[in-house]
This record gives sequence, C-alpha cells and structure tokens, in this order.
Amino acid sequence: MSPQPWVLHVDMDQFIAAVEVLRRPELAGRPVIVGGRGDPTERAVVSTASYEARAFGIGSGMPLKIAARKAPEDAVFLPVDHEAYEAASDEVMRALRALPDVVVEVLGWDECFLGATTDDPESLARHAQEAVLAATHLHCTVGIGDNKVRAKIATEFGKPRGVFRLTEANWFEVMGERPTRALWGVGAKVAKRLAVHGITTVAQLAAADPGELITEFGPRMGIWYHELGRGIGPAQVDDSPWIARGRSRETTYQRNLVSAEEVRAAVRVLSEQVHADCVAEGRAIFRVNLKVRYAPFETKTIGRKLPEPTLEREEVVAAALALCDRLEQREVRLLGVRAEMVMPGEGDTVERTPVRGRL
DNA sequence: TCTGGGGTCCTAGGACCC
DNA sequence: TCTGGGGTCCTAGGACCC
Repeated sequence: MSPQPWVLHVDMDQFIAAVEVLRRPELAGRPVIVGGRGDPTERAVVSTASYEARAFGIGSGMPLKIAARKAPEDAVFLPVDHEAYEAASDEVMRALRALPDVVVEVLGWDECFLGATTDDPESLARHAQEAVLAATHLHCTVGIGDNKVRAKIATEFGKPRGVFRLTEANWFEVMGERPTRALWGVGAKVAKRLAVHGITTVAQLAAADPGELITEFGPRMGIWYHELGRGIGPAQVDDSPWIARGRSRETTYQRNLVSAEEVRAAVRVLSEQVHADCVAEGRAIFRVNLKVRYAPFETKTIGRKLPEPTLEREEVVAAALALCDRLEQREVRLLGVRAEMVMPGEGDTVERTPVRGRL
C-alpha cells in the first residue's frame, strides 16, 4: 500500500489527574478529583476525575459539592494548578514534535492533531504513545482518521491507552446508529433541534435534506451539520502558532453580589486584570464585553466597541463600568470581563477563521 | 443538586449607506 | 405617497469545546 495522508488525534488520558498523581505517587490507585481550590464545599466544578473516581459517577463539569457526596472516604480533592499542567503539556507537545515528519496542531492542554503521510498510521500512533510515555510518564489515546472529525471521534473508542481507526470505510458501521450528540460539535441544544426534525441518529443526519438543515441552522452551520453526519470535515493539520482573539477573566462569587456598588467594584477588578493581560501581550483592545450570571443561573452578555483600539487602562475600565449601567438590579453570582484584541498585522478587526477552534 | 474559567465561532436583526 | 435591493458594520445572544 502506498503512503497516504492521515490525521491522528492524540488525547491524554485523565490528564490533570495523571499529572497530580505523577508528583504525588502515594495517590496512585485512589480516587483523585481536581477542581476549584480543592475545597468541595465551595462553588466550583470538577476539572478532571481519575478513573478510580469516575467509577463512582464523578466526572468533569460536575459541581464539587455533588462530587463530594458521591465520593468514597479515601477520595482526594486537589486544587487546580494551571502552571503544572502547562509545563506537562509543553513536554508532551515537544515529544510529539520530535517524531519524524509530523505536523503538530495543538488543540488544548491535553490534546493535539498530528498530520503525517504514511502507509502504517497504527505504527505511527504507537510510536507517538511511546514517545509521550518516555518523555513524561503519561499515557495517551490516539485516534486515526482520514480527516480531523473522524480522528477526533475515533479517540473515544480507543480510551484508555489504545488506538482506534475511523475512516469513510467504517464510519456508518461505527457511528450510524449512535445519537447525534456523539458528534463533535453537537451539544444538547442542537441535538434537541435536530430531534424536532425526526433526526436522532448519525445515519439519519447523514440522510437529512440539506435544505431543511440550512433553514433550521443557517447556511454555514446547516451545511456543516449535514457533512458532520457523514463524517466529512477538514483534513489539513496546521502547525502555525495560535493567536488568541481575546482575553477574559471571570469569577463566580461564593456569595452573590447584591448591590450595584459591589458589582461595579468587581467589574473594576476584573477589567484591570484583563487590561494587564492585554498589555502583557502588547495588543490593543477594540471591544469590551461584560458577561453576567444572575442568580440563580441566567447568563447575559453585553458589550461595546471602543471608539479607537486602546491600551489605556482608564479607558478600558471606564468602558467596562459604563456597561454596568445596563445591568438589571438583581443578585449577581458570576461576572466576566472580556477584551477582544486587534490581531497583529491587521486593522482593527478580528479576521474570522470559521473552522478553527470549533475544529 | 448545583452548576468554573478559559476560549472559539455563528446568526439574527437593526442602523446606515448607495 | 410609498418604500427596491444590495452591501457593511455593530450588538446581542446562542452554542459548543476543553
């Protein structure tokens, strides 16, 4: 068989929990739950649970308070330590980039795509696993696909520590009868809207009328979902460095903010932090957004474009505070300030690259 | 039963212009 | 007095991912 281009998706197994166990070997084999400040009585959620903790029904995104209720006596709750995971992530990516003739596109701390031309992708996958294990003592799963969508989904079937190949040849055999929710980019809301049209499985999505999907979801997403049903997606792996579109800071308060003064004080703090982040990158801010979660759980976002892109602290803070005037007089449990930044080498707007970030 | 913090992109609709 | 068609920009809001 002649060599052909392949996409591999490398996904670290229980990454955050694994990094914590690595530096605390005595925790091996115990249920480890990482989230928030490590205090299960606080408002926070689980970042990662070890496989031992998952056996008790604890998973990512679950409130720590719920996790505490499900957890056994010997469970360990740990605070999130971003720097440690970033350092471990750097080592993982470095090991993968050292593989011969591969392109590495980083998706997050614990996952990336590899692009390579080979006649034996399984062998490359095993080499990648060995290289990561040798460099970091961490295990990973590799999904192999003929594009990014299939490689990404393939990983699910290889967990943990395995390799799985998903291509046009076995797409419907593997995915056809699964719910649309199993597709990357289909969440609860989209699955529900599809179900209204009688589409509940991947095979049904593949057979759906594209016109109907376009009417429901718009020209871009309609076509995207129709192709997703057939496992079609981009295959180009791009290793150009990622440039963030914006920076944001948000905080969920342990006690809701009640008065307008409290809210304004919190917005000032957050906007000063965001401003400092942007100054550190040296990229001017052209838009400021405010995200507010009212108690109990309703989220709103408002924003405004600045007259001119700027890095003047008081201008940024004033813009964020001005948005406060448009908030409702209700208890606030979360506030976030986001700054969108001018892209280097461009004008004052962000150039949208439709697929990236979502894929 | 209680729901983080950091991101990304898409769509609808109004304002405005020719 | 009635009111086009096309385009761009902006804002708000929705949805998804790790």
